[in-house]
Amino acid sequence: MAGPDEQDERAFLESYDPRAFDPVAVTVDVVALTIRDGALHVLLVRRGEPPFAGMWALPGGFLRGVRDAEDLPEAAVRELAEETGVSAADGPLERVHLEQLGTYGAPGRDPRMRVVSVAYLAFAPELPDPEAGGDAADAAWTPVDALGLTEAGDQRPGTTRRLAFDHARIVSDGLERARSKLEYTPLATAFCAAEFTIPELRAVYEAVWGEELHAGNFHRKVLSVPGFVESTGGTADRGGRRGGPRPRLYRAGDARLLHPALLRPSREEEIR
Amino acid sequence: MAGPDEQDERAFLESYDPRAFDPVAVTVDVVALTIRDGALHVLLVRRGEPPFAGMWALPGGFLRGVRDAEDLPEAAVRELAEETGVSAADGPLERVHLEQLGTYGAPGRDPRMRVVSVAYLAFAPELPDPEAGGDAADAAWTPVDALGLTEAGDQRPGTTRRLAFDHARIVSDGLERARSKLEYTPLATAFCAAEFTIPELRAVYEAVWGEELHAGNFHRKVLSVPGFVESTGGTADRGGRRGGPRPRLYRAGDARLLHPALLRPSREEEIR
DNA sequence: GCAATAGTGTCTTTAAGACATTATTGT
DNA sequence: ACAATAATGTCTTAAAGACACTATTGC
Repeated sequence: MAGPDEQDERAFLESYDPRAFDPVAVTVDVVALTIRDGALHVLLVRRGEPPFAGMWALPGGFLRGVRDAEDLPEAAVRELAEETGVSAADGPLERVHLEQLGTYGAPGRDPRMRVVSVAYLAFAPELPDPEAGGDAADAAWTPVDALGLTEAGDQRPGTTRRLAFDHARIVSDGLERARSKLEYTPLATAFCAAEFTIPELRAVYEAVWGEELHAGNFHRKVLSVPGFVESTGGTADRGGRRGGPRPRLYRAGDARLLHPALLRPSREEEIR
Repeated sequence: MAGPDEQDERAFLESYDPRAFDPVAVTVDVVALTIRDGALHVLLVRRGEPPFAGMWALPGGFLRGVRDAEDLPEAAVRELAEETGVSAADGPLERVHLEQLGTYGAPGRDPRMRVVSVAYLAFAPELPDPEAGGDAADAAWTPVDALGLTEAGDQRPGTTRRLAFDHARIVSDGLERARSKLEYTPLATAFCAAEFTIPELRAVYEAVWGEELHAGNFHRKVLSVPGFVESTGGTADRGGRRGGPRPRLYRAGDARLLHPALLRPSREEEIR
């Protein structure tokens, strides 16, 4: 074992000048989810440069470390704002729920150098189409079903829209987190406008979980969970797409956890 | 907005030489939890050098980025092994459950420089006392109750064992994760030896949740969850500490999720 | 002997899910 | 007119929790 002096010196070097010995880059990537036309979409940008030129990737970029040092969630909001063309200050991004998803740092995940990526998950109501003005060659909301993601976190052969780096894994993790969070938190309301109807809320669950829910039971269940939604007293402009009475309007309640939870019907496979 | 050439150049620089512009150091810290004498303990090391000299901190260190590049979980296992003095290859660390907890990167969290720390959470059965041979001046399993952690993630005034950096927040997050995971995963078995009794398992729940559970209902509940535990057919050497029949022995089952879950009795406060 | 404990039984309350029903709307 | 839909009602089953009880052990 190294003597005390030698050890102190090493500790000093490692502590005070990381550039001198072992460079690691930190990026922040965002898995932004929204619902469009009843389907779950994720925001992707098309890469213009190698590596993975022409493939799609999550919006993200390097963390500003010292110059204009920013916190991790700040960096995530910045990346999201850059890609959507929406300023973080004004409206739409206000209602975005942001949470940390996980950090990905396997050696070789970026062929250029050692990169550790902190991934954030964003839940948003319908946002504008991304503007191509950002860093990327192109950007678009993409239906997650079009990515052909497998349970193992990669893409099925034959999927045309390929994801760069390990972003298939990150998107898979984000989707699983979203599906899980809908069970025990009121996060589904983050996909809705400020006022929404129970059928709209059910459409969110169906889009994220990818399965149909029983309308009657869902309705009663949502109203029975304390603090999930609260009535506005109002009524929607019109009924369902093909008829039916006008649903009542609700807004998000003050609950942070759903109790009892809204469990997914088909969870049997994941148990073992 | 910058022209295409200028933009390309900036992207090139940022992509290929992070050392040239904005250094960020990456560390991996470990919140290692175990149960000793019926109480939940966390592994801490005492800092010998400023900043925060004399205070306690989580075991951790810099990620080996290029030289001996290692994946994040590898780094966590390495840090844990270094502090416990147990080689990762042999016995005890084999049964340790490891999962990523979160990443902490607020500017100023380390006064020396910009550090992003990836925190891992480890659940372990009883491990040996740490050896002081590692980097740290001292290392010890510490009862989490002795840290005086508040719900806000800091330490109550008057707590003697102060935590350095934002490690009070990280430990708090780790504890909350552990408490939550006990509800819907069989992770409590990771705190037990290979063979254990239902009362021992209940002691784990009581230590992590910090509340007593009804022995009879707990027993029936555990056996009713498919795949949580399976009988070994054996019986413990002796009964309870102050009498009682000898409990039967079980081992961990093949379930990855508990269904139905084992919910904490007192969750009322956290809901809103 | 006595107190503590493991394990099981019973009962009540709550919640989930299947199904039915009524009223109201769009086409 | 007709089909779709919102919202509510009913019934069955599963599960949680309170409580009681027996058998077995340590001291």
